[in-house]
Amino acid sequence: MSMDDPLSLDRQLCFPLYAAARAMTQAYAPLLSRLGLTYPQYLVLLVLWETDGETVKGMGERLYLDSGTLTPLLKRMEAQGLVRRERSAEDARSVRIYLTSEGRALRRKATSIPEAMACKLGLTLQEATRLRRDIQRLFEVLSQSHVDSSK
Amino acid sequence: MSMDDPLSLDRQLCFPLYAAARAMTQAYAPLLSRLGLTYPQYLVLLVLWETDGETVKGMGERLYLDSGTLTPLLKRMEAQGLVRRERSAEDARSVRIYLTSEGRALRRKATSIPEAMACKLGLTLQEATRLRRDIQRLFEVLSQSHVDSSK
DNA sequence: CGCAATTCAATTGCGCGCAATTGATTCGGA
DNA sequence: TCCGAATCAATTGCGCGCAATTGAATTGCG
Repeated sequence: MSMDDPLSLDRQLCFPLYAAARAMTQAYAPLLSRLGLTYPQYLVLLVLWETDGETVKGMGERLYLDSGTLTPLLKRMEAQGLVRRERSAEDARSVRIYLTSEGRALRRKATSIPEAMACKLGLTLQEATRLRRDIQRLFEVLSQSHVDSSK
Repeated sequence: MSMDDPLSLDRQLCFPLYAAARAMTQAYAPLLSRLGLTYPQYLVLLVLWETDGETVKGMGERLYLDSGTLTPLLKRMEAQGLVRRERSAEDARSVRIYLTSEGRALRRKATSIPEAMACKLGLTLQEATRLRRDIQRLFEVLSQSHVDSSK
């Protein structure tokens, strides 16, 4: 049970990552609740504001989420009037997600969020950039490791 | 919609953190499923292996989780025979969590996990240490920001 | 063309996370 | 001592995440 025990909570890399990710979501919550959004819903909008008409599959590849998560989430956003879900004409297996005018309008209200968060974090631009790069690198290593390498 | 748009997904610090945390959980999953554990259950055991008889409140302060999360989680672990939940004698409001012999025995099987993860990550010790420190710092900033500072 | 394999989204089931509330217990000031 | 405030775990309700399955549509191989 010594402090340099590999099973000590304080020595884990995983735990700060886990805690920080949840704290990040909570830091966004008050900003997003004003727009009636949850954090994953905000991520969906970030994608659609860049690529309107994205498919569910494409959305999943961008956000690393599957249809089991996205389908009900998108249905809730559709019920809120933010998006429209439409079977693709070219390929009836896929479903495309389109912003409604309300969903597009929300973008203007969201423009203040990044700077509000930057302020909360109190990191310099280069600190934030370096940290993002480091975490991205960590993610890339991790996202390799849990794929079935056979076949 | 340019690449230096503050609302571009690629410019967010939050998203890699969110994705990396989930990828980390998934990287642990195959190692933990052999022990019949989920990732948060593993964290609970890390605490108990250090401090057997911890209260629910204390557990929550260590893991930054509340009773709404911990109570059902601990009940599942009790049903698995890993822990015992017991109203405290000194203060009947609180509940103490004790390892069963099975819960203690699981520690031996878990000793290989940290090195298995270190291998998966492929980071040097100092890279991992620095990243952990950076993320901890990020967490500390974040955990301040969402507390009600009034009163 | 014909049909098996593949690709999609949707569904099911379950375990978190967390806000909000409830109810029991303890604390602390008058 | 009494009683209101505070503390604690449990509960309720809801939105993720994700593994596994289902069913429809498409692809591609013979």
